[in-house]
Amino acid sequence: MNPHLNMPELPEVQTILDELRPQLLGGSFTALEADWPPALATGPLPEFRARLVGQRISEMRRRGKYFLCALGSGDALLIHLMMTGRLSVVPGSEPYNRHTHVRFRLDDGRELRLHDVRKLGRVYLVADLDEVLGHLGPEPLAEEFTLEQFRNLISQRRGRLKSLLLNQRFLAGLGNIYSDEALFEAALHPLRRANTLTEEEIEHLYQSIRRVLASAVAELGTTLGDAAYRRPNGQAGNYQNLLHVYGREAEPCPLCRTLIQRIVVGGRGTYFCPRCQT
DNA sequence: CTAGGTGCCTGATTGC
DNA sequence: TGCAATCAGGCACCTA
Repeated sequence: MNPHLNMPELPEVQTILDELRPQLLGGSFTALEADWPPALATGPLPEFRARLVGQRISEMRRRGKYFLCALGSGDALLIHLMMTGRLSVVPGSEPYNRHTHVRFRLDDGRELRLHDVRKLGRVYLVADLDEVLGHLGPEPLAEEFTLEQFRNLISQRRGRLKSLLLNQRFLAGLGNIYSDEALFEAALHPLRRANTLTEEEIEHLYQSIRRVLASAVAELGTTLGDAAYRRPNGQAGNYQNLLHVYGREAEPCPLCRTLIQRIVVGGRGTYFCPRCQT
């Protein structure tokens, strides 16, 4: 088994974005190269290039696990890192390697580069954001995402909590790590059915999701091992030091010392405390 | 709506 | 030692 590769979830994408924005905002694209053309999800390289080159980056933000660059033309450049994607900004003269799949040349000579060992990361260029982002659920950290809205959404669902939290149509941005951590904080079993939660449990889960994500953003994300997520500058995040259950199979629960269990839910490794989470 | 399966990928690990 | 099978994971897409 891989030693816990951790992939970018909301806090990691936010951290990367916050680092890239001051480097890229206001710049213009002058060239595009793709050594792995399938990474360009919305069309062939020549058309993608023709539509991108000359465009200025007027805005950068995050939606779920997607990066979004608004362009002067009105198009948007979207990037999803999937499992192993990494972004960096380097001088154009910097050597690249077989894992460097897409290079966006900027007007000051630097390049935004997408590296991805597993080649699952994707880049989109669209006029209508909804083509790519339209299916996403609410942003869990947005002010507009209220307890009332969460209650309305979750009370209509019958699935298992773990699967629901991973479903980007339900909420945008949670992945395997923060789903498990939020369920631990809320003291809820990952196999609980959403429609069995009490009012109190719904509120606890809502607060736990927001607290875990906000804390992970403040800690610049989670870095587990060498192959894991890294900030564009190469530094690790800090939230791995605050994980309670994720990756801790057979270690004692920090609250009750019962051994953490690992089960598979919907095909995903899931860590929880069998005593604290009911 | 929910659940399960497949394919996309490759490095690390396990099995023989 | 060496090679093949297995696994991890996010997500789109398909079938019950």
